[in-house]
Amino acid sequence: MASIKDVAAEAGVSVATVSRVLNDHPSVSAEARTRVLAAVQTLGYRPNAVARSLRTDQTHTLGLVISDVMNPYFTELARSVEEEARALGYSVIIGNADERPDLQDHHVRNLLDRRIDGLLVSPTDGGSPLMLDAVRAGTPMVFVDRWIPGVDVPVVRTDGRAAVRDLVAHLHELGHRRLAIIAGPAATTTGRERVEAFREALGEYGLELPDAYIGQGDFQAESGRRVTEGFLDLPEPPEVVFAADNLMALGALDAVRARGLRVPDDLALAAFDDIRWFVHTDPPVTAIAQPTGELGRAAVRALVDRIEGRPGESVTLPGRLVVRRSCGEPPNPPQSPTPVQRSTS
Amino acid sequence: MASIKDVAAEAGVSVATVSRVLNDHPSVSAEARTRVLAAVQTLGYRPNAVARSLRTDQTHTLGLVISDVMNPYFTELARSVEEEARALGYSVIIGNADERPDLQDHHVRNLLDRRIDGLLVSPTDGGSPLMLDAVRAGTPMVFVDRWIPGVDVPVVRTDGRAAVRDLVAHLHELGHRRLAIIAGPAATTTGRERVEAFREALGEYGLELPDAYIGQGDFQAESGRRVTEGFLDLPEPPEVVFAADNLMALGALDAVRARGLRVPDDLALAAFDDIRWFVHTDPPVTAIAQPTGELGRAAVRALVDRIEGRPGESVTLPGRLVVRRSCGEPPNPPQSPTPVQRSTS
DNA sequence: CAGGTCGATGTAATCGATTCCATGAGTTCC
DNA sequence: GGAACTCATGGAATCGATTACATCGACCTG
Repeated sequence: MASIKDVAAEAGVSVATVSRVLNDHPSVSAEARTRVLAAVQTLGYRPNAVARSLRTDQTHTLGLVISDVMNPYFTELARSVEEEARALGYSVIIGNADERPDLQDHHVRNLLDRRIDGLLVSPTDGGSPLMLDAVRAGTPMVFVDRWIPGVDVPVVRTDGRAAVRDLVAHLHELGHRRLAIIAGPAATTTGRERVEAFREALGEYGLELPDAYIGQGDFQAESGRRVTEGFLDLPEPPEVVFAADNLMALGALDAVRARGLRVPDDLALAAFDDIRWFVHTDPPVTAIAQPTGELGRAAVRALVDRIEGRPGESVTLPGRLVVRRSCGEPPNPPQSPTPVQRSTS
Repeated sequence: MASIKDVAAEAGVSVATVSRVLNDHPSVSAEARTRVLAAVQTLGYRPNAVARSLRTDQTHTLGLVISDVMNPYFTELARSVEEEARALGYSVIIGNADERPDLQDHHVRNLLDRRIDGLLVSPTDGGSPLMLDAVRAGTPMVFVDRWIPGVDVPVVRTDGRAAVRDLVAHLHELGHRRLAIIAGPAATTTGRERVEAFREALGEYGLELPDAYIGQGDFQAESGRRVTEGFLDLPEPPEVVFAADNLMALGALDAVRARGLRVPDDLALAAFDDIRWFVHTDPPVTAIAQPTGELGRAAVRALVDRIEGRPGESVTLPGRLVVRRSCGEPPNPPQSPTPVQRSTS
């Protein structure tokens, strides 16, 4: 592969001049410029990004460590992150932690070794020493979706509190009183917050959230299935389960189906995270939608701000309830959509 | 960030010795080794991968350019690629082409500039000059899923021919005679092959595939919707549509639903690519499953073989028909599964 | 016209690693 | 005891870029 020296030789100038042309430095004669450009053409020269990074100490690369690529929510997030980054002149390297702290550390270490300019993380746990060290060492970082309390890093996330309240109102209106939740890992902020928001909202209707109705999941489908089976085995099973993410909702659907039961008649279902497939499931699933694309873009902007020396602010966007049929038919069926009903199904 | 010089100073040895310890070269005294390791510890030193790559001319990184990350099939492929690569000591940088040749070129160029060791591509089109140049220049490359004819690069893919034949047999048995297909872009091998396989299979049953029953899609949901609406507007609409990928099937589902029609009664549906959501759609969708994980792993192995100087072989794996309910109830409902029926729904 | 400014260019240091080569100490063997 | 080796180590070149600094005309100005 041709290097800058070859171009210099071909054009009959020094490597410095070639470099100046390539980085369009003002002080280059038109003559030299055309000669260099011609040489670049004939040799098919492309600057070596590795060498450039070594010298300039910047890679124009962002690291993104997400909890689970197979989760459509994170896939969409990753996509919007890449788009915005590209628009700002950065590339993105994605690391998939698969909800495993050890894998998360592996990717963080790898990305740090590659000297990425900044890191976008959706932490799987309460924060490994490695990550905390990176923050302390001054690596530009931004948390997306989940975050680690007590760490001074901007957070870009959804506040689902209001939407959860809307959801509980909706469930209450449909006559449901025994509401259960499939929680995410307690080590994650989203795992804890969604339970808290749910409990609070229930409180507003004078309802309790007994321990038996809090199932411990791990954001994966299998755990949703397991927890739902536990619920169904209870002497007094819940009337509704609220899954704290879309994959656990899928698992819940599996469990109900495996027993030959039906949603919503035997058990109603709602989920955090709206994904396009929920429109087509049987029945379409009521869910809390996050402004995923906006989240990804905001996170990249905050990170790039940090990298380029600007403040870089936290952003919190509201979630939104999308009512479908998985919690029961609305009591007033044929009617124009109310503010709460923004279903696309 | 501490460099190898700092470590050398701290340990009281030369940088050469530090490097030798780190790459465990045999000729280092135990004494020196422990001193260096101690220094590495106290400084929290991590080798700079950028500098190392510049010197050794290898990045231990694979590039993966896929057609569309939001497509669950490719997401799963990407995941298995990353896993296998990690097992072999490589990282992966994913580029999402979004079915756009210009974006594909952008990513290929970017990856080449970063001097990745090898490239895994699922081409969006017939092959840009850029990609052909890269092959000619000797960049280790492997095609996954789709490929470019006439280019000497190993191909790892699914042969769906037999499964398509099974599908047509199934449809024929259910009494369907007017079968239509939503094709992928003609510029892709998978776009063409699936139509061909379908046509051939129809031929075996004495059925034709009229032009009106070949809808031109682009592997995105919206095109599936559009094409399906076209089919439904025909004076004599088809009884079945076979979508050449899962997203177009989703679009077809949308179109049918939007007209207040039902699957399979008004229009039956089958898809290429099986994804977990198909179990839960209304109705569950009959699909041709690809051995996606195995495909990703085989592709990585072939690529790493090439990189490390071994041959690197093409691999073709068979697809498999998974019968569900979207084409109609099997004529003999309560019966043990036949070889063709391997449904998980 | 001497001195200063400015624009174009080249030389060389530098980034952080790896690795060839030289050196010197310690062993082995005849 | 000296030649021949081995082993551990350090010095320095190298990878391919960027960039500070030096140089050298050409031009401007008083």
